[in-house]
Amino acid sequence: MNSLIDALRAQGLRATPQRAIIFEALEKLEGHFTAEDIFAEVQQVNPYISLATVYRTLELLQNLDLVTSTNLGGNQTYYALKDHCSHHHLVCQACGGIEEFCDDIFEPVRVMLAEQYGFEARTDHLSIFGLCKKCRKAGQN
Amino acid sequence: MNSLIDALRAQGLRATPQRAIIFEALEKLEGHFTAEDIFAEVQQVNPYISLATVYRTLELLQNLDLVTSTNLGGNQTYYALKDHCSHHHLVCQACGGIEEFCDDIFEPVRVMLAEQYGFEARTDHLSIFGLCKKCRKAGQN
DNA sequence: CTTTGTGCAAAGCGTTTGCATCCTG
DNA sequence: CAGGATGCAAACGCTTTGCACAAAG
Repeated sequence: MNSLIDALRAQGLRATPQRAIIFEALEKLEGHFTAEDIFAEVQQVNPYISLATVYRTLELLQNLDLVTSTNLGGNQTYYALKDHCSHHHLVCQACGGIEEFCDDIFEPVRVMLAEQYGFEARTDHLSIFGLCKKCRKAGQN
Repeated sequence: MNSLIDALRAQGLRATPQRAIIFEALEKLEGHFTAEDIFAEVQQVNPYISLATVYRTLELLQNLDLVTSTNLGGNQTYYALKDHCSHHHLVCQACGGIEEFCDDIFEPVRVMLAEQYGFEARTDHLSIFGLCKKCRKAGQN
């Protein structure tokens, strides 16, 4: 459970309560969330933790490879605990809903990109935009 | 050639010199570029055109379906003339280079997403991150 | 005790907007 | 001329940073 503490120690970094609280918030909030989301969650535990610390800790956690950041198209950055099995996002342009889908759908694409372009795709930060099931039915155009 | 003028007229909008200059800059700059890039280009023609007008015109051109905007992972938005055949971006995480690749590679993915998730993918704003050919050879890890 | 981490407030950065002025149609 | 378009500068929202203080090792 203390993967965070361990990771920090391993790097000679300090295990502060702020970092622990922020990390717990990340575990609690499943899925993808903004710095503000995390800040709000964190403040319920300790209202004196600052937003700057949240940002600094998120950057730290990215360096430790525990957190990923993604830009889902808007103006804010979305963060998530780095997942074991990589997955992608289906972002609905109508309702803004985010759904995840499994990486193996991309296997054919990865292969083709490697063959045709020599490009090694790291498909862990992928977002696909479009219309989700619900909005397709609702709109029907 | 005056697709812009025509499009503007068709919407009852005004064909101003600023809009024409910005549109020409877009044609001149091939590929993807930021508002600042366009601004710099535009200023060589007329240094009195403001950045605000560039942004406003870019938004207008998007509404006219002549320009697309993409977020390639950084903090800036990238714009491009809308292409006939839609394409995607291979963004190299090492050198930052952007390569384009054709949409039809995604056909299998689109089909699978529709079948499995009922998601209608609009794959015109897609970026895939990874390592380009050159950087793969250079790094070799 | 040394050095890293924190909080606060201010700065940064790309983008948007209010308002007076300009100019297209 | 009337209403859309522009330029300027200020506002905005998210994120980063400088600095003095707190606290981890």
